[in-house]
Amino acid sequence: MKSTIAHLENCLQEALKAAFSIDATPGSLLVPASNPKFGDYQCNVAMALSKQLKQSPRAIAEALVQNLQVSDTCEPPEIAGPGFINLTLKPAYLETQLKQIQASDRLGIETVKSVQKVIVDFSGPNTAKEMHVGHLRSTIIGDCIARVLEFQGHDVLRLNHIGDWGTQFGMLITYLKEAYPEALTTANALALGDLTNFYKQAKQRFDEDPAFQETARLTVVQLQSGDKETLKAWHLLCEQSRIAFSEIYDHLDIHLVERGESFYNPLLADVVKDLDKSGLLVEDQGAQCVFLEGFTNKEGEPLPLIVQKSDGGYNYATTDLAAIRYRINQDHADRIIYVTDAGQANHFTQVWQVARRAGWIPETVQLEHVPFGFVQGEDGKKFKTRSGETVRLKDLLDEAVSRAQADLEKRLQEEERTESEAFIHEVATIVGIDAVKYADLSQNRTSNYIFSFDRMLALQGNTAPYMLYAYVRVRGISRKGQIDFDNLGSVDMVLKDETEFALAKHLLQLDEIIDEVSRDLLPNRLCQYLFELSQKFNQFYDRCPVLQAEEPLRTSRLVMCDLTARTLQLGLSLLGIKVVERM
RNA sequence: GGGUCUUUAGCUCAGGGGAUAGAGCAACCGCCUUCUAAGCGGUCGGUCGCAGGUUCGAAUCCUGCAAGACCCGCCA
Repeated sequence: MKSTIAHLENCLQEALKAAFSIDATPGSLLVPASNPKFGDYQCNVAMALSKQLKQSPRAIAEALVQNLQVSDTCEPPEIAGPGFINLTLKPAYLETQLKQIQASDRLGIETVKSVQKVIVDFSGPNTAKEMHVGHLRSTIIGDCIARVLEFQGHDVLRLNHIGDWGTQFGMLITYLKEAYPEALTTANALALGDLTNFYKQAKQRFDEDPAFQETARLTVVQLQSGDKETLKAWHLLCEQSRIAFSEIYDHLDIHLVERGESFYNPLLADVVKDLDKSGLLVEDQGAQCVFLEGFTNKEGEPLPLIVQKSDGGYNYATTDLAAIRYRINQDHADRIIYVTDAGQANHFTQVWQVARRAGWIPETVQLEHVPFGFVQGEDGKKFKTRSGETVRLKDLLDEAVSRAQADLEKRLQEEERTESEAFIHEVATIVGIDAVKYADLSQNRTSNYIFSFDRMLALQGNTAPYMLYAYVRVRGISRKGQIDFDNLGSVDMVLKDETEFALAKHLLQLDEIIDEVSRDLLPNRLCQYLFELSQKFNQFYDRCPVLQAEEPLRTSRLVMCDLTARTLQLGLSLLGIKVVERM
């Protein structure tokens, strides 16, 4: 099914060509109307062309309208203000479109014509540390981006670039050798929580004791060169972490392919060698570097990107360079998306610059950093527990669920409803997790994010519970009227009330939104759309009786309900959010 | 010193060249004999950080300034 905006855009292009022999750049002619009273779409080119054509914008608009053939979809176009062309969709067109999406299991949204191999690199926790609130945004945003691209039909590889290699293991293994040697030889000798504590202590030793530092550095080199005993200890630590991570990923319903930094270890030497061959490599103070263009240090001197440290070890720039090469040459990626905090923007710019100068990035490959702001507490400072500790992701999710459960139980009591334990548990789990995800996704990711349980679990406003409730209302109609939405028979759509028109038009815009999200990688646009959909449905629900309506209105309204529910379910599923039938 | 990001209603945020700048929360006023009121309608609330510039048109683009956050040679 062709999207309405694409169709109208075509018509405008032809009109522009017929009237003025102008070829417009695609996608530039038409935008959704800024205000419903201006119709559904507006075209603003007449003003822009005024100078070039030496005619008044209104004259240009009139000539355009005369050549514009949209009578199949729109009411006669109207020219307003200085030269806006306003288009309003015909009811008959809306009714036909609704019937089409009703009959489609993808709600009329086609898969993309040119399938890309897309790598989404997200989550990326560190082995031997518990996942904490700092991993929340990458995990949730990355999953959403992957889901949207998958739905469009792209070939998506979700990579978990785990921090399972490097200096921290030198520290940790060195520390465990002296403090808790069993942990390095026996599986499950320690819980991950203990490891986190050991990690902190190891870090402290590292910062205080130069001798310890030296041993730790040596251990890293041993690890990177494949020393058996060190490697075994490392394997145990990784396995321990893996178990804890997968618990969280299961809880969040997120799937990733693990390919940690260690994966690229055998490829690191070649990165340095090839940089040397291409003449970019410079030795400076014993370290192998590439000096960057456009980056200077405090003294105004060129800044190096270090790819091999003076002790022979490699660092994360080397790993990222190896990863780029592997992803392009072995995975054949067309688009590589990195979902990390905004603080790493510099790092990626630098690494990509070096990769480009080395000639490793074909022009057809798109590298994108998807940055996001930090999670802050309600005081605007870094999000911490009351005792000042980093918040563990597990604790955060558990608290969301238990708060959701308390809300639900309170409401059940107030309404004198009784529900089974299983029901309460299931609803609370889904609502709690949904709330955490939605709160994060609904905000423009570039700014810092103030985390608040109270706000995300609020029963009204732009929250997960509000949207779940809109969905539940439809399911309520289905139960009450014993409606089988899959078998409504032949349907004649009848749009009467203004809330029905508003809802219908909104339902038909899902394709535009998904397109936009896949392009700009801003999940909050989809959240905004779904929130508005819920609002429009609730307005419709308030104004239009469904089950008591006379035919053919009744069936038509049932279709509107069904389409709303399916759109919500699909849209939310692209956010990684589950629905419930009752709540 | 260099770089990135942020600054819009009391609070949390949308909007990233187009018409009179929007939403949610908070506050206040209405609406349940009718599909779950976790809902709907309404009122109140703005010098879009400041100053210039580009444009027919700027919250949006450019330049400067201010405030805040983060990054900048051997952590990732």
